[in-house]
Amino acid sequence: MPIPFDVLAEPQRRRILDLLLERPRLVGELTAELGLSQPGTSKHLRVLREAGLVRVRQDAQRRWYELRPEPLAELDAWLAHYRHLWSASFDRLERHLDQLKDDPS
Amino acid sequence: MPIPFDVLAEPQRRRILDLLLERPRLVGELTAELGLSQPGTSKHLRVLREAGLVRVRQDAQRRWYELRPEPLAELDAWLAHYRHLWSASFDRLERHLDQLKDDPS
DNA sequence: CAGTTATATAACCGAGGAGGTATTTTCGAG
DNA sequence: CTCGAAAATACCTCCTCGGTTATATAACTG
Repeated sequence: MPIPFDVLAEPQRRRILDLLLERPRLVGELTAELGLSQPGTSKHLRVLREAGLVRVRQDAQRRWYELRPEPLAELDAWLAHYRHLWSASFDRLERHLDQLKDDPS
Repeated sequence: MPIPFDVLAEPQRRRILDLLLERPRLVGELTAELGLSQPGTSKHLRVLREAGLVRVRQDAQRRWYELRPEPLAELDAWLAHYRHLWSASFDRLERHLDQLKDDPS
């Protein structure tokens, strides 16, 4: 699954992710918070779903949307190539990470 | 300066960043590598420049473009809100970071 | 100064995407 | 089995944006 840069480029979709970071929500709740039409919200949710950024749990007519962070983890991995440019302690940090992996005490 | 999600959403612009990660380049070099027209490349470079992702150093008629990682650092900070969702050792890692900041031995 | 190289800007075109309204589907309640 | 609630889909419009070609600007070269 490619990193969904284009999906994240849309401000309303990022607002949805922020809201879902707190807790799962129904389409109706998101619609109210975003100030969009219900179909507009559903369309964004479909895009997010197809990008793997959210998943749905059905409950009668209601759909609970919740976060799926995997694609964001991939974005994080992409950023890693650039991280040494601003993180002074990056190399030292990496060594610590490896250490933790070998000895997760 | 807001995080330039929309600027990063464009694949050719990400390729430019990847190329500039290796070393600064001239517009002509980038044009050749991307397989775009020269004006097309210049247009992407303008967008990257206005987003603060690259800066130019003039040298006679030539312009050397180089990376400016600050906006990517801001993206990294945004991602941090979500990082605990996939990084199991995230909290432990954070403690290590703080430790390093206090005692950069 | 004339010519050439390197890059930027202008003007245009076509595709895609975000938004809306109208409609359909799904499911529970009575 | 009808009604109402919740969400999805269809369809349309408008605007943005990436790409192109043509042209302008700037600076070195002889």
